[in-house]
Amino acid sequence: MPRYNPAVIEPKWQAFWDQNKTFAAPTKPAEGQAKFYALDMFPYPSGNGLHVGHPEGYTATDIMCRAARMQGKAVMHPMGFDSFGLPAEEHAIKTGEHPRVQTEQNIDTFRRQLKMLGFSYDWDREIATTDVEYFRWTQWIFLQLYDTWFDEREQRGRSIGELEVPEHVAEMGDDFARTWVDEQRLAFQSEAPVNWCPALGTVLANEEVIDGKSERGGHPVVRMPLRQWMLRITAYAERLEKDLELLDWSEGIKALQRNWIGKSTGAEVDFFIGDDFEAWKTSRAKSGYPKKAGADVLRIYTTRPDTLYGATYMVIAPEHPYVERLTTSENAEEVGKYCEAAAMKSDLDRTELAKDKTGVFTGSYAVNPVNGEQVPIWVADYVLISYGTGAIMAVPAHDERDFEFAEKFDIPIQAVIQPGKHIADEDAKKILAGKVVYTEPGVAINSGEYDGLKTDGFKKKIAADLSAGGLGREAVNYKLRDWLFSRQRFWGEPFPILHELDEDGNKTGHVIAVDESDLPVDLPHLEDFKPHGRPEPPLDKAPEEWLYPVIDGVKYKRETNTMPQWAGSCWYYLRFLDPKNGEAAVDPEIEKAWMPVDLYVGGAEHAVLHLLYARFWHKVLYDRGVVSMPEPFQKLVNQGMILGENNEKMSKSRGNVINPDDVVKEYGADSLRLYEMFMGPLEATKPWNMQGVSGVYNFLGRAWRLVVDERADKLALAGNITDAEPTDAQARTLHKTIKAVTEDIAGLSFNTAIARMMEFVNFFTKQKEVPRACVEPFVLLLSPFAPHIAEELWHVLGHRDTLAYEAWPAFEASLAQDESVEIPVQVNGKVKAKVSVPAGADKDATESAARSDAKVAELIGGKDLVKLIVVPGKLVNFVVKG
RNA sequence: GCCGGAGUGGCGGAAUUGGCAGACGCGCUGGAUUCAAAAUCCAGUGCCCGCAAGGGCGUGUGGGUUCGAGUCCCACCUCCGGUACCA
Repeated sequence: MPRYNPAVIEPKWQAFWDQNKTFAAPTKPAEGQAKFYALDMFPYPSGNGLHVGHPEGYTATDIMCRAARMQGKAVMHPMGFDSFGLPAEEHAIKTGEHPRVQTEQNIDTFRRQLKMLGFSYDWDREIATTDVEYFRWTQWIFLQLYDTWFDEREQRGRSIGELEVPEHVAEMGDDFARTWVDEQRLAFQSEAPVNWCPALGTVLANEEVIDGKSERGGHPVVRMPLRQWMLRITAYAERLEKDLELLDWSEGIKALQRNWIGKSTGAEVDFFIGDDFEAWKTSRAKSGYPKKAGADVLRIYTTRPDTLYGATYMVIAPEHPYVERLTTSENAEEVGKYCEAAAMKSDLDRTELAKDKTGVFTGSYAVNPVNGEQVPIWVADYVLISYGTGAIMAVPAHDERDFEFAEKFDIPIQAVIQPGKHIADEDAKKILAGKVVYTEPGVAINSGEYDGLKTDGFKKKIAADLSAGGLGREAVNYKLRDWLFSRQRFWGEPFPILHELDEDGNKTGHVIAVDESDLPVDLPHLEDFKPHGRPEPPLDKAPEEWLYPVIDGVKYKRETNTMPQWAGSCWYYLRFLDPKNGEAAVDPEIEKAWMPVDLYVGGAEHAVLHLLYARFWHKVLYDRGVVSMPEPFQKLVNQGMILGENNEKMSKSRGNVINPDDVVKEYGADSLRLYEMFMGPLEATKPWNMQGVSGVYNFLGRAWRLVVDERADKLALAGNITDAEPTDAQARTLHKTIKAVTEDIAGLSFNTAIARMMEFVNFFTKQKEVPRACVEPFVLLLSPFAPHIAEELWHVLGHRDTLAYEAWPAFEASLAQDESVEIPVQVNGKVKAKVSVPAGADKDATESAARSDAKVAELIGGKDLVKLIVVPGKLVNFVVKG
């Protein structure tokens, strides 16, 4: 009767843990107690429920946490929900039901499924980003961003109150100064293009637009500029890149982030576009290089200032402010058309059509500051307005894109780099003739006084010379863009921002922040969620009393954009520490006690954006004294993807989705947990295999039978469990297992830890008697992986309380190895015999043992011993001749 | 193109710092138990030759270093993930 039956014991122990709040985390770790904060990337509660990918990472952190508790650490292990999101809003539009209703249903499903898997979360800390009391503090953090400017010199964010308004700005009047200050904030307004779909009457997210048509319905989508909120993440680019050094993340993830930040170093150079080049040059030599480019120059950015002499044309982006000025009347029509066409293209179109370069000549020229030569200026969309200065010098001989463009438009190609010796003479000739592009370093030619300099030295020298002449300077650029932080959606956090209105109800252009004491700004009641047909956000439909507050007799309009889904996930790890605090986002003492997150596990799809955004917010909060450490996530691990049984990505359309509910029903949560850990390394991509689940289920059954007498009518201890002292072999098996499992858990090598426990069970299944002193520690070792069966077995073994806080088994080094080891003896590198030597035998003992083997003696007898390698505990190798 | 990761039995995977390749599991084969089956237990299982003893081959490919290479070096191939005109 008492067969292993997870359907009975799992709900029983889950209820026990719930009722006893077994896994409640302390407010702070006790004095002198080590802490462990393990965080899972909280899920978006989709209508489909939990996916088998979720429990993978969640089980890994749960094992770490359960082991850490048994090792005496204070453990923080919370869970919550990233619950704002498009699907709930779409459902609301269709049905008229408030998105909160469906969101909460989905959360209930997720919570039930998570509890069903036996994770040791402190559920009293559960938060959802859609909780008003949570997003109150998301709004509060936005206000910190709004109240912060970035001091370039000190490289840190400071309160806007500490920003000194320069004289030349103050002179322009209060209004001007106020706008100037607003432009320095980390949260600022700007015009940015959105995907407006007139037919649907709504703005679409990028992923809802396919080939310029709406995903739903296939209606045309146009790009139009809209007032938006931006966050100045670019100010922190340098620190976001540099501080990666502090983190215990895989090199791959760090590289991904570095790549995204995209730091490059080079030079800015001004090309004169006026009449008297010599006079300009003389004045620049005196005045130096101005911070802002004047109207008399075209400022470019290049990473290859050593190719300045090879600049045969220039390109400005279609959106460059000088386009009109630089276009001569005879080119006006063509340039105008070109820029218009470019504006219509989405970013995607621009890059997808990248194969064929396009552009038009403006009719104007700039002067190359190093040699006074006239260089024609073109407009082309392969130059992006959002990077560098939006203008380049084109060096077709040494840049692939410029080369392609020059060939197409028949622009001269002037080589200025002699290729290195690794290039064949014939190829070098073609390069020098401008027939082939060469982008690697080399030696300067056709570069006046710089001829003969190597690329690296040239770069340094010319940067210094340009700087001395006031013509340029060293410069750094980042690919990272400022963060478009507003969405035209209902189901998101409202911005705590008010726009001042004049008497006619028009915006004056001034905005004020909602007072902290007036937070949260809750979402208004709407009659329905249907689009109102204008590009403005849906909150424009809100009732007057929400939309138009009056403060001190001044009427305001609330900001109607909402925040993107990223916002809530940027700081949830802080709120978990102090989820009920009504006075602060997180208590500083508590924050200090628990941060940073010691282990953060989640999918690689968040390797760039989520982690970059969260790190950015954290740094701002750090600068403003809200948190105590520069980085939030000390160690990061990305779990690998789980594929379907056919080795393809799991998806409904492929029909290969595995539902955790079904697996639990058939095998139990412990088997699901164990299987997901046994499949392979946590970080690897691996296919599902139901027979594998049955394999670990079988193992749990064997472990069960080791302790429980299956043939008894009631739950009873197996008859061969004794209080006898373990035999030497039994003790060694136990201690080896403890050592291996302990070390494997520390190294996140769960698959091998499970293999070691299987070996333990295989060994003891064959023993006539099983000492309690062996099986009890084993149950404790098993408990982080398969907690329900472990609790039940612990109970059967006669213990009253949960094993969650039992001391982790210790091993004795001398017992954690075999008494003697068998080592291979090689002759000329081939294994010819195996000899047994005592563990820890030294070199001489090992060698004589090898020599005394009959077969070895025969093989080496009478031959010259050329070399002898003896590695104690490993092998012996006789290298002989003759 | 660039960046990152990975290629090991029929399958998932293991192998500390260069030291017995294939732990553990699945699958397969045989056996015990059973009237029979399920369940359970035991044994075997990289490939090739051989009745066997034994021998040969073997970690994507080709070279190299070494007494010894899955592991280190060089050149390449394939697959997966990310990214893409970033000057």
